Amino acid sequence: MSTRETNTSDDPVLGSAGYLLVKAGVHMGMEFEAAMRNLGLSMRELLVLSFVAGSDRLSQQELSDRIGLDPTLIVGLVDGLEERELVVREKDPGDRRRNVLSVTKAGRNLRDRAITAATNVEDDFLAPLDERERADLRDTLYRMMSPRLPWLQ
Amino acid sequence: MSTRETNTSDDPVLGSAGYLLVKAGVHMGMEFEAAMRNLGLSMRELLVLSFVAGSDRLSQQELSDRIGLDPTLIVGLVDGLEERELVVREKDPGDRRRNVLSVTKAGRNLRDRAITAATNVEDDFLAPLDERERADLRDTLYRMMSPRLPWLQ
DNA sequence: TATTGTTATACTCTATAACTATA
DNA sequence: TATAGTTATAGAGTATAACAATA
Repeated sequence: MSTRETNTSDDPVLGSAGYLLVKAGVHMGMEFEAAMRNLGLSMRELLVLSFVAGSDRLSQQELSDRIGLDPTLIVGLVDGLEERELVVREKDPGDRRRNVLSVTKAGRNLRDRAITAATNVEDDFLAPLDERERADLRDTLYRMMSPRLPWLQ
Repeated sequence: MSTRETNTSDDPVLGSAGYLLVKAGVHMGMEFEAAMRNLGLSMRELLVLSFVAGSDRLSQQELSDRIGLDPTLIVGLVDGLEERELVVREKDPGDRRRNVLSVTKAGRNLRDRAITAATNVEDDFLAPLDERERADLRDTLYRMMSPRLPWLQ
């Protein structure tokens, strides 16, 4: 198994910002997922806890828009969190079709621990960068994604 | 369907570099995929063409390492490309277990068109950034991913 | 009639194990 | 006995369509 010679870092695809961005996203996602698994959570479940905690009286439809998942997938996600009493569904009195979601005390506690774990993963992933470069990266990504994530005001 | 108030841009998860990186990777990947579909290719197939074109006498195992896919998935990928006569499999005379891959003339032509399409997608995606910021982003991602992608010398 | 949430089903994708041919 | 490539199969994940309740 010789390490074969390659010219990839200057390949117009393999060395591009775009491909590196996709790859970085996949790797970071897998590490987030692994960290969440230690807490009995999935990345998606942390996202649900985050969106619901950060919003007022969010419905499943609105959550579906923000999280970027089909409403039929939200059902099972919320089912699992509700069974563990991390979130609560309530019928909206003003429109009884809507389920208004909220995070329980236990949900907030678990979310706090998940945030710590996720932050550690991120710190590790961004270790090659100094403070200034991390801030620049975050700012750059924010500007790139703002047009595509309307809930990012 | 009121737009509900949210505090997400400063949420420790939703506003973090890590989550934005995952999201950006997913979105860019979907747009790459859509652009490739117009050429009758998938993103993975372009990656195969790129790795094989950029390496000398690459085997399927080595391709599996670089592309980050199980060897059993490489079989079908190469099958599809070989049927369309975009790549060729040859038994390595020095070790007849190995399939040595190479890109055909037609494969190089299609790859050139795919590179143009991918570059356009990337340009569009990075439109909010000026030239300097794009170069910085590419450099930052390169440094972040180098430890995790050994073939990126 | 349209929308929210839900269920069921079919489809795609992937991981696993087992096989062959070579070493 | 180990490795490269291949095949088959089972499981996970997802998209689609259809339905009940409410507007």
